[in-house]
Amino acid sequence: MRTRRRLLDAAEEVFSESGFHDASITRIVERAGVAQGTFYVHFRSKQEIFEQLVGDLNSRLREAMSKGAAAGSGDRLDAERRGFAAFFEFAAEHPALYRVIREAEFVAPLAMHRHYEKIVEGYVRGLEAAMAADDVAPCDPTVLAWALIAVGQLVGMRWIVWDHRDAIPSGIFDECMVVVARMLGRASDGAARTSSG
Amino acid sequence: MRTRRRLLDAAEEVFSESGFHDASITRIVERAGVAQGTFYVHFRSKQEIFEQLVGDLNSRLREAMSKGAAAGSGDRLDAERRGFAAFFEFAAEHPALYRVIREAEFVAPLAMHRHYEKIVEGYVRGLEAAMAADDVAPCDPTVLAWALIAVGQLVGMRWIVWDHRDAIPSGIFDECMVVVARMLGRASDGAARTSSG
Amino acid sequence: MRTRRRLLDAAEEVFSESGFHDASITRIVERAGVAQGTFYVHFRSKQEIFEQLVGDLNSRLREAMSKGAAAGSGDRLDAERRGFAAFFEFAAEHPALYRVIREAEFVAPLAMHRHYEKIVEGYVRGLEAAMAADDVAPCDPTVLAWALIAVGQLVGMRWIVWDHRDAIPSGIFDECMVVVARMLGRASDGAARTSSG
Amino acid sequence: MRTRRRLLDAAEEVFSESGFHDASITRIVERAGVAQGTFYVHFRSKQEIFEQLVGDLNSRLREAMSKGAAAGSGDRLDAERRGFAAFFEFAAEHPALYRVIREAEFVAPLAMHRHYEKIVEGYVRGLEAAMAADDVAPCDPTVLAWALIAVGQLVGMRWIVWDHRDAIPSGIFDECMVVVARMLGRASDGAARTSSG
DNA sequence: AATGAATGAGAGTTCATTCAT
DNA sequence: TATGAATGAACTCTCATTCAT
Repeated sequence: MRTRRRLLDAAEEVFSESGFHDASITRIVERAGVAQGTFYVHFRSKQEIFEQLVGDLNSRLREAMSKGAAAGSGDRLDAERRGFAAFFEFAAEHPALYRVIREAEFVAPLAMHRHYEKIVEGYVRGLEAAMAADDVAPCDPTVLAWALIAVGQLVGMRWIVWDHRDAIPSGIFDECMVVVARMLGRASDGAARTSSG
Repeated sequence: MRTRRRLLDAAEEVFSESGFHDASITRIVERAGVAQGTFYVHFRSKQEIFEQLVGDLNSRLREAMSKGAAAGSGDRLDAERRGFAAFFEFAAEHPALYRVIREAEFVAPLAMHRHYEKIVEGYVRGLEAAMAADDVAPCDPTVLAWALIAVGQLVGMRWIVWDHRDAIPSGIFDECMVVVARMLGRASDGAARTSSG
Repeated sequence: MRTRRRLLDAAEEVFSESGFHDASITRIVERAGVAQGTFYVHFRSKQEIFEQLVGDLNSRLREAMSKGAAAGSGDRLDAERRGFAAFFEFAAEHPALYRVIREAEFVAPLAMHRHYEKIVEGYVRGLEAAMAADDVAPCDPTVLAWALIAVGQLVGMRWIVWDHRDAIPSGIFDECMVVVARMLGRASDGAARTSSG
Repeated sequence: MRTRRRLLDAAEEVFSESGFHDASITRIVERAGVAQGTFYVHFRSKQEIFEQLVGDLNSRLREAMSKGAAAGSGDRLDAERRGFAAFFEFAAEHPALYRVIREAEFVAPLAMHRHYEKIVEGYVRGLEAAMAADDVAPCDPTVLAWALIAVGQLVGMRWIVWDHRDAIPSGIFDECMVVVARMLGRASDGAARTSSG
């Protein structure tokens, strides 16, 4: 199983550097220091190792985010803030991997669909609880979950990946949270923050 | 210029069917009914015709959206509703092209960056006017613009491209508008709509 | 005829820069500032313009050399010295063209054969006269002519083209003349020069 | 290693027939009876296999010549005669390969430069020894070495390659040796031979 | 489990040349 | 005479994949 691990690590590097299509198995095995044929002992195809890898990355991302989100009080807005912060941090630390994950939407849409469903499922449960606790204004929690994910993703893409920054500028983060507060139906938080900012 | 047009049309079809990487110039020229070498009379590379095409598609998309948005009263939420509707309509009518545009984020990030900046610029002006008119609660208009775009994009991806639907389900659309209303800082619209729905 | 001249000039530049095979008609017509098709109004093929050009270059080279050779007294060794000097000067001033001429041995061997025959013919007449005048020791003048040409060519190749010098080092030239003196059967000249050098 | 050898042999044939530029990897692999991709398992490019091949040819040529030269007495003129004879023999047996070697001056000048340096180095040592033994009149041995090589090369080109002969006519060879004798500063040998011829 | 030589289809691209205008 | 769009064959090279060892 040592070899398998080395192949996955090498693949992570190569996919990060070049994206799915420009990565080649030749470069992966070179990086892993194994022979060409060895690859096919462990994986059936480039697609397979990619999906495996994206699955791993998604797990790591989810773990990082839920660790962040879990760390605090019961206030939903705070939970979102921590979740977004954790997400942005991951993206900032691994911008290349983040690109790979996003690219997977096109290369392995089914795998990504499953990944999103898993995220949204947890998200929805949290939002429903928060709505029951009057912490979030009632609305369709699934749509709200997708909307929140969307905001995190494009803002991450915009300010981290495209701007090559190593973190979201804190002003942008704050303004992002204003919008998030509004999305939760807590206009007062959003308004207050902005008027005082 | 006839040939150039035919190549662009063929490229649109082929890229739609296969995405950038699995599209081949050979298939484009076959589709266009011209010789292999003719391609290079008009374009320097696959990348070049792709960027050209994505530019065209983006123009069409922007045009479709602004036509939609322009059609009504001065209320910002209505404007957003029309804009989202127009966007979803475009995505639903050309799901494959919509995928191509999104794929361009990875294949031609610079071109897409320019495209987004152009969209955001217009968006920001509209939001600033709406804020001045007390139609939108004050906040950073750039972040809000990106957030709104993000919501539209991922919802479109989720319910149209991945679900292979020919339109956003109207319930989803309504709920999406609830969230959008909140994002504009008009919680009452959002709340009212949901409580009555 | 203006266009034809411009094509030849452009071809001279392009062949000099890239050699025969890597030169392309496309680059020649671009350089000449005329359309692709115009080329074929004046020349039948790349080969044809190349041979034409090499013919011109050979004429220029012969002219430069005979001008040098003619300039002096009746002593054969002096004539050779002037001829070699003129040849090396041409090579040093147009090293790229000199390479083109040499390359023509492989690209257009027939043309070069004719060129060499023309040179050798004149050379032989001169050597025969010098032998008659007891200025050159008797031997087969044709073989001697080829041998002398060979020495000039390879020395030029070695010290000018490969070394990127802008002239033959004068010491080398002198030593070269020692050898040439011997080839003319004037060992005393050669020996004397060396022992005093 | 079997395949590699077959590729080199095939390349030798194809380059001989067509020269570097008109040879194609496609023809080489067809001749070798291997698949297109196999070529790139063993060589990085056409240039690489060519340089490799020219290196081999040069080795063979040097070997043939030194074998010839070594076979006899200590007299330098005899040594030259045997060296020239061996060289002409090689050229006559493999005129196409000889053309390839000469073409390499333009296609792979660096490789040829190294090759010539190696030859000249050995040549110079021999000439110095001969000068010390009063067998060759003193002069710059490097220049003399290049000059002797030059004579062999162009005479070989003239009478074998261009004339498609299968040997240097013996009269020409003898006259060539007259000139060589003179180059060694042994005018008497040269003169004697001619006057008696 | 690991190797690595061999495969062969197919990619993007270049180019000398033609021809209707 | 000059144009320049169109041609299509040929090229080098890459790659995921197979298989005998």
